[in-house]
Parts: sequence; C-alpha cells; structure tokens
Amino acid sequence: MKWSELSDNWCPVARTLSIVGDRWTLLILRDCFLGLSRFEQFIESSGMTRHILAERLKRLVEAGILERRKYSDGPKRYDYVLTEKGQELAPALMTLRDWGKKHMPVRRATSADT
Amino acid sequence: MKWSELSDNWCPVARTLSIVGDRWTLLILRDCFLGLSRFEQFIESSGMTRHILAERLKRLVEAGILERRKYSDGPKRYDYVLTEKGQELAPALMTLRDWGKKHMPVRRATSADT
DNA sequence: TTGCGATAGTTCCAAAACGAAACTTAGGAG
DNA sequence: CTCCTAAGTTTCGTTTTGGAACTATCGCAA
Repeated sequence: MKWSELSDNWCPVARTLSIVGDRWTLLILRDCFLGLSRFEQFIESSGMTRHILAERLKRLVEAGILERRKYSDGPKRYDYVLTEKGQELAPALMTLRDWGKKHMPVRRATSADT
Repeated sequence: MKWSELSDNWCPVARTLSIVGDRWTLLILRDCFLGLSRFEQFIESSGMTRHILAERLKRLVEAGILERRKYSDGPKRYDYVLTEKGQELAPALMTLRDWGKKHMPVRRATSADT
C-alpha cells in the first residue's frame, strides 16, 4: 500500500499521519510554533533542503494548516503562518517534545563540539 | 541535512521524530496500542510491506520502544510488545488521533462500506 | 518421510522520494 | 549596470520505498 492512500483510512491517526507523518513536516510546524514564518528561516532552522521545504509548504497550505501570506509588496514576498487548524496541532507537538525530553537524551556530541 | 543526523538535535521534538517521524512507524505503534503484536498482524492491519515493517521493527527494538519476545518454542516465533518507554508514547498517539477526528474527516467512504 | 500450511522474515528490482547544489525571478541599493 | 536579498525551481545522482517472490523452520496429516 502506498502512503498517499492513507488519507482515507478509517483510523484518525492514519489520516493525520497522511499529512504530518513524513520526515520533515512536523519540524516545519515546530518552527511555526517557535514564531518562524519565512522560507529562509525554515531552511536555516531545520536544515532541510529548499526543494523539500517548498514541497512541504505547498502541501501544508493545501491541507489548510498553513496560510501563505504576502508580507511585502515591493519585491513580492510571502511567508507562512499557522491557521486555526494548524494551531490545534500544538498538543501533538508538545507530547512529542515531552517524550523526547524524557527518553531521548542528547548523546554526547563527538568531543570536538566546541 | 540528512534525516539520520537529527537524533542529536538540540530540539527534543526533532530527536523524537528521528525515531518515530517517518512514514509508518507511528502506525506500527498505533497497532501495538490496539493490542496487536505479531508480524503478520501488523502487515494486515497497516497495509505496509513486509520489507519496511521488518526494518521498522528492528529500529524500534534498538530504540527500546518495542521488545522482541519469543512466544513459541516449537517453531521459534517472535512478536513485539511495547516497553514502558514505548507505552509513554500513548499521549502522542492520542493527540494525533484527536486532531484527525476533528480535522480530517473521511472523504466519502467508497459507497460500499457496509 | 513427503508434502502442506503457518509465520517471520529476506532478497530483488523498478519506481518514487530525497539531498546537494546550481539556477531563476524580481525589486532595491549603490 | 551590477550586486544583494528572498522565495522558489531545476537538475541529477543517491537512497528509500513498494510489490512480489523466495527462504527457513517446525507441526501436522497422509
């Protein structure tokens, strides 16, 4: 079965994951909750490639989780903000954060992390 | 940046996602919470390929989230059960489920869902 | 004692997704 | 003009995924 076919699954967990259950999307949303909204900010913060970021942002906007907003009229520039639907993912991010804090300690960074 | 480099990220959300943030892993865990434990059960329930399932189970065991348990001595058979660490992911699954229930309605269930 | 079914994988290959880096588009500043 | 910023897009080689067949092991029945 393909991942994309999951959006009609009987299980609400599966349906949720069909949007946010890939390798970067939740990290973008984390950044949104941290107050970031611009393309270059997401790139810098998450370390993902522009390629993938652009694709994920498109999907999140289509899904109604982010809104693409013009923030400059001179050189037309756009950024991304959470919709209400998107904001309601906050509890999910928080539970993942709490679990990580408790169960995924940072492994000592290779000695030379000055 | 490669996904695998995320396990040492400063952000606990990112560290969590380095284990459960791919396409299928949380679905396996959902099944565990539903009481499933065997390879063939996961296959049938989630629709993922044996290939991927085997790989994900291995990672979950390494991460201490599932335990591989022998349940038959005749033909040696193994199944997978949540560790304490794994059980503590329950809140995360529940928040994802709740969000899905509210925001991801089933798009018309193929007419013949008797 | 050979063949069959159940269960947990492994292997193979083509297709899709990803990662890195260069390129594009458009206005502003010097 | 030419460079700079910012949001993408394109290209191309590598990795991951999906699908399907194959393997291994034991229990059971003929």
